[in-house]
Amino acid sequence: MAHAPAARRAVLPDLLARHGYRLTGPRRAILDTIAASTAPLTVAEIHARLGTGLADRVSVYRTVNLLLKVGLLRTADVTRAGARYELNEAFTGHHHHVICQVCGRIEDLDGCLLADDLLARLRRQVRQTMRFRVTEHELRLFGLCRQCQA
Amino acid sequence: MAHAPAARRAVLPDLLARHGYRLTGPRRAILDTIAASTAPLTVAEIHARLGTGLADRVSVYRTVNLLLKVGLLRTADVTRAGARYELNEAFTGHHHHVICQVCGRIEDLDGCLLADDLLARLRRQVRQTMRFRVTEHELRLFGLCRQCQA
DNA sequence: GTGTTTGCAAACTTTTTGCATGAGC
DNA sequence: GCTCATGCAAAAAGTTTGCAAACAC
Repeated sequence: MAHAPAARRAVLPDLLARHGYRLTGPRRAILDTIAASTAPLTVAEIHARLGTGLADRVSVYRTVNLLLKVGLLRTADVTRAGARYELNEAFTGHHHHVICQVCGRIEDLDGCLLADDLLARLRRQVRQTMRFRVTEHELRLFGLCRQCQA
Repeated sequence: MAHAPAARRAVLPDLLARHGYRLTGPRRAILDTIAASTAPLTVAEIHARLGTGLADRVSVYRTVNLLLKVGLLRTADVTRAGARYELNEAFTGHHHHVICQVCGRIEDLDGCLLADDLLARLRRQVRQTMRFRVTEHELRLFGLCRQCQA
């Protein structure tokens, strides 16, 4: 982890101010909710976890998009039921996910599972064969979580 | 590749009949379109590539869902602009994708980039640490395609 | 005080469902 | 001929946009 949970929250005012945005109640509540979660959340889930009246659903959409633009959030997964967001890897550290094919639950894996030299080799290979410049990678492991194996 | 393009098409009637479904004009046209593409397609793209009047957009949705259920298709990527589908890996062979962060274009990479022993190690590690049984994996490389580097 | 942000309503987009007509087996 | 599949219309579900009132700075 690059930042402890408490430190993550302290970063918000800075990041918004630096980009000329204001620190408001809804924004603070929405980011607190995301930072407190151990798994990526949908807009509906974020909204449901907020205390009543803390923010409108539309404000959650707008804030999430703002935080994506500022670089605080990243999109962890998208399904027809909606996109899931989490703190960007600059705050949580680079990591990957396991996803249950039955219940859809997502869990974090600690750290990167791919060795640096393997990644360097992949980057080079893709660059030479298709002129594609790789800047990020994502590894997802699908299968059955503990509960769904029963 | 597990099947050549021509062979892929021949598999369709069998697969539908075996599950008690009928081989119709729209279904044939839709699968031909998907099989002829070198990249995963959205429902809108499939519909656009069909000759006029060959199938309604709703029929494309229903057929795609049917083919997913039968195991002929798999979901390659989902964004807010829609899900992209491709032939299942039983027909195309196991492979991964590179995705351009600017234009959204997806291209196939030949074969699996991860060594068998690495995968076996990952499976074991995830199973022991979180009791998660991995059955599939997906590696996606993000970056800039040839056109968008300019 | 000025300009950004919010909430509400409404529009938009993608995907699903209902139902009568039409086609496969 | 019986049943399943299609097309059209309409409904869901998720997300975005317009605008006046409220709030941060």
